[in-house]
Amino acid sequence: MTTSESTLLEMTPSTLRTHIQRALRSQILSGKYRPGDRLNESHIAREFNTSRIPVREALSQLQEQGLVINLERRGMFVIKLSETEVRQINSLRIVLEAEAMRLVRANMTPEIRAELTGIVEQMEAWEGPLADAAELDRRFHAAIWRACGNPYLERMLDSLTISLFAHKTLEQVSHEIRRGRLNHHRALLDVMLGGDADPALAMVTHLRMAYTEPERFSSLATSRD
Amino acid sequence: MTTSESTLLEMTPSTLRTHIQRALRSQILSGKYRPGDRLNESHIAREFNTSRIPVREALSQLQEQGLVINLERRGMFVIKLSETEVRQINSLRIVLEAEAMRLVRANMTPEIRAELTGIVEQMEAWEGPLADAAELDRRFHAAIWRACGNPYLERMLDSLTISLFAHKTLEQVSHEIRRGRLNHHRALLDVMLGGDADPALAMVTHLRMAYTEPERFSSLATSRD
DNA sequence: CTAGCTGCAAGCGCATACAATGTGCTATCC
DNA sequence: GGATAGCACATTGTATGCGCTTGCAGCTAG
Repeated sequence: MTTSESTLLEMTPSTLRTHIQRALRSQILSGKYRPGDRLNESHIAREFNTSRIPVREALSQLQEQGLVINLERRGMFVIKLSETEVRQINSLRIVLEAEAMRLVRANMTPEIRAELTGIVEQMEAWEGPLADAAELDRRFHAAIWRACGNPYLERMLDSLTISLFAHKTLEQVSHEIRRGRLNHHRALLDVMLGGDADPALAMVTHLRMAYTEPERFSSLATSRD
Repeated sequence: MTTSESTLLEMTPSTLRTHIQRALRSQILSGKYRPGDRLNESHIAREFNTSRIPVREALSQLQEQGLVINLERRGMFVIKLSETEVRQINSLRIVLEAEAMRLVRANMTPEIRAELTGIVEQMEAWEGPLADAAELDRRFHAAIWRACGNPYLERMLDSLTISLFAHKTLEQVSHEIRRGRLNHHRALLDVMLGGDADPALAMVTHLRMAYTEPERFSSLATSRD
């Protein structure tokens, strides 16, 4: 069993809206709801044994996070990204993650080093299902964002990339490619531990393993024309 | 009359939630609600002649934007930023606005040039009330964000800085200081029109006119230790 | 056979109503 | 007199219900 949500009500964070918001988030990330899927309020309300109100408010928040889109009078749909939108997001992600990496490098502590190294080692030992690989991927990057020390940067990267991860979870790629991508995270770790490499270029290289032209809409692309 | 909202219902964007969300946003920005103020659902509902439901959903979205904060079972409050939080936001803003400026510079068009120049000239001719100065300030920066061509970058800068502007609108500074700040925007314009100056440094200089140590939590601060 | 219209069903947006919880005041006890 | 417990009020959180819009299917006309 991968998901530990058998008893949803037990971990209710005191308000239903918050609980449902988090639950839907992880359900979308885990692939239960796929991009383009419609999110029926009444149906979801029945699943959680609540009225539609908390569901509506949770969806409102997810809409603001950019994970779902509201077509008025028609319903909420899981966001579906075009190639261009993926590139626009990644172009921004490069800038933000590079900044996060610079901050982590400048404020490195033994604890952070241990945490990041631990995740990288888990990645290199990975043999399991694809869903776990996606989870490890997100955990590594999320650890960087948290370690950077700027909660606003962390929030932004989280909300910016969540739809990307929702897409990538479903991607069917070979075990070898997946492994290659995971192993590449050590390069990022080295940049944060080492001294002079450019985090932005490292991020571009990293994202190129999973996306095409991730820097297309960033200044890295235009400044070389 | 500065506000053009005498007939609220006419410009209703088809759904009350959206309308209320935008109205509250601008009311907070204009200083009707000040940081720390409580937003009473019933009162707001009466003002708009609606029930509390659309108000709650609008507030939910504003919460996700970071403009208000929800203390459970206590109410929604306009966000109140500490000095540290202002610096954290500005540190991030430097990175993002610098990227936006680089993109604008790389993709400059006559239209964008004309728009930005127009706003700068309005700034230099400004003699009016403080509220208008704040409005001009926001318009100039918003124009940059929009012109950069990456809607995600635009959205982020908007939601990142909105609480900053909500604070700054209320700040009481002399006419001369306000004028000096406004005039400094031409320096930013020159960077986007000119060739080789570093947008990040220009942004730091710019923000230093209104904030202390805006780069404190960015890599610009740590990399020089 | 196709195009346009009409009727129906489904689902969202909002209003009203109720429940639960936090807050402030008061009264009582130490 | 100060502190605390209890109560009443105010306000948020949630449930239920209704109307209206939207989308689709079936029908009719050309």
